[in-house]
Amino acid sequence: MIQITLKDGNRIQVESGKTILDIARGISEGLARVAVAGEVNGVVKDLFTPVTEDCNLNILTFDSEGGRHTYWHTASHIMAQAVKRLYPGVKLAIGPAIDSGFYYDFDSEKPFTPEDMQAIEEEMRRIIKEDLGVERFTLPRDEALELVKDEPYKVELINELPEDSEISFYKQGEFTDLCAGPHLPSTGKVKAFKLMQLAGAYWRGSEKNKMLQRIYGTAFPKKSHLDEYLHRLEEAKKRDHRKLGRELDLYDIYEEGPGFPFFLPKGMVLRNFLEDYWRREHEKRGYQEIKTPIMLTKELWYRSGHWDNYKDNMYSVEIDDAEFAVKPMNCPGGILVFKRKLHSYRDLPQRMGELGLVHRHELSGALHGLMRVRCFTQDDAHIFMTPDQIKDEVIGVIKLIDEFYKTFGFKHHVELSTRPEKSIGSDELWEKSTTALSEALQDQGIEYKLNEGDGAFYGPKIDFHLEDSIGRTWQCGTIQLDMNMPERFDLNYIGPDGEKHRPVMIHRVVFGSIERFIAILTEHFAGAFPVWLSPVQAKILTIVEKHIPYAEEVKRRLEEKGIRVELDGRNEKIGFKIREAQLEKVPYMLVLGDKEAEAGHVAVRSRKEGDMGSMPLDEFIEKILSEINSKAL
RNA sequence: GCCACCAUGGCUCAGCUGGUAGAGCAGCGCAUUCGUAAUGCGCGGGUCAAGGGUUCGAGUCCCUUUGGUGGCUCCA
Repeated sequence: MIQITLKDGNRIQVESGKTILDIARGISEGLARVAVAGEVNGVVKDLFTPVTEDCNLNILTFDSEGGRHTYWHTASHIMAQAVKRLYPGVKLAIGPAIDSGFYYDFDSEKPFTPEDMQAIEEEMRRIIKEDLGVERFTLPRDEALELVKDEPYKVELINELPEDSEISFYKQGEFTDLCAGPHLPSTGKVKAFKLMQLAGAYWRGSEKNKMLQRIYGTAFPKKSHLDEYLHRLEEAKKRDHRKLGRELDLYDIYEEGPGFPFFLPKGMVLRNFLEDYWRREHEKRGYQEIKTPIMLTKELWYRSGHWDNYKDNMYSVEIDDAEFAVKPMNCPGGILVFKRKLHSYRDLPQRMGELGLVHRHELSGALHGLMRVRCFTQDDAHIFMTPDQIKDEVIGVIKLIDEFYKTFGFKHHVELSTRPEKSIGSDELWEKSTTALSEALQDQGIEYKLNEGDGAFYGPKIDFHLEDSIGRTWQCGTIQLDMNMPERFDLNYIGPDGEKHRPVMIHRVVFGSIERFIAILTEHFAGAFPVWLSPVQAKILTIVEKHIPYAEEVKRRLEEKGIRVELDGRNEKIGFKIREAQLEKVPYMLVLGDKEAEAGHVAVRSRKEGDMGSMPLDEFIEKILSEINSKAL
């Protein structure tokens, strides 16, 4: 007998050699039915794994991440099996579970068509119906290689496994795949699934390799869960900033400027208030503001290292006989400003902000609404400082970013990126900079993900990622520590010893790109922005024409207080005007008729809560102003 | 840039196996003066993304280009 400690701390005795599924059944039939995998001492295992020694055991269902991944992984194998049955010549690459389902990469002579997808789905249904048992086995390397000799990608994978690693396979019916597992005990366990999309993907994610065909899918234990998931995706699409931006007349992108967005009057209101907020908050924190040119000579970009490391993304032009490049970053301009004068250590840190418009030639396939564009405004700042000021300055920026995101109610996650292949500077400087950043993060008790080799070419960085409506994350804020540019541009300051010293610089953005931030903002609020940012904060709706004079009076009173207000005095029914204002997502509608005109009242309707009844105009003004001033969400 | 898919009036979309463009919303006009999510009637609007080809005939088939969508790569 062995002793099993369950998740709730209970201990049970079972016969050695019982499988996880057996143990689950011993606990309850219901649990056994929904069990998809087991976590033994923290490692996710197949349900059919025999347990032979004392351990902690957690029975996983689809509701846990480990359970879901097991479920999806098996779904992915079922898909691969279906593809193999229908197209025996297709070679298999890899097929993991991901956050929202699974995919499998195939190397196929002929690209898959939507009709093929249907055929694959049908075959998958058949495999599920066959309810094939899944078995796991391991092989020594030479036998493993022999088994997969017709699958070149699998051969490559096996050859790259470390010497001592166990090479495991999973077999269901006639289909066997190299796989670490775990898996469901049989194909019949997969209930509702759907193949979602077809995409190209490079083998091992490198554009130097062959492009494979990737099929994405998802699966759920119940049809209703799948339907719910698909419904959620539909709902999320309604919040797409590209759709809302056009509908609400905020911004748009035309064919005439791929990747170059236009901001419309209402979008500009939003944008200007964001920038005002930004300026005020930066001023409070000792930042100065500058504006540097969009184009500078190529010489400068050679010196900064941008030309060598970033030229694929840069636009350049010839003016007279000189060559210029359009700035893809603001730093060289900022550096020239710093260099204008000799600096004392007493003047440091120097924090210099710039809302700088940069242009980057992004690959056409990468463009995505306002999220990924070819020109955008960075809410940039460069901080020049002494080495012993690094930590405080980095922490200051972390706090600033945190406060900004809180203002909008955004949740975010943090990543630390280290030295990339293409980069400048010595290992020592990189080491020092990277350590400084991770220390600042630890000091603030911030959890972060390490992103090896993903830093800027001049230094490591801390990135802040925000989510869009369908859960994709986008980098917004970033803090980059740079000891290289000061070297290249021979920046210096005079220390207390009267000697020249090399300053360190931080490149940082809070919004990241104003455009991208506005896109996230649009999706986050589904276009219903907080009052302080709403392009129109209140809309006055008259019942009939004779109320227009009072309406104009109300409008003037609101405008005097700086409230952005519109008047709808059209000869339309009130229901119609309300409907329009609601669709425009105006926070407050003021309905004005006889009663209001006589009493000097306004009948307030909020887009969130509906009819709020009549109140004196002054009371409404007070209410909306307090919401605006507190930046209420 | 690569892979797949898509492109019809301002917007959302019909248009079967090729036979000379259709709806709703929006817009405009007229009537209606009406209290919390669509008043009625009428009118105008499309070289079917662009270019080329097949055909007696192409929105529908083929090729090229442009733009978009979802991925891959890359990135704020």
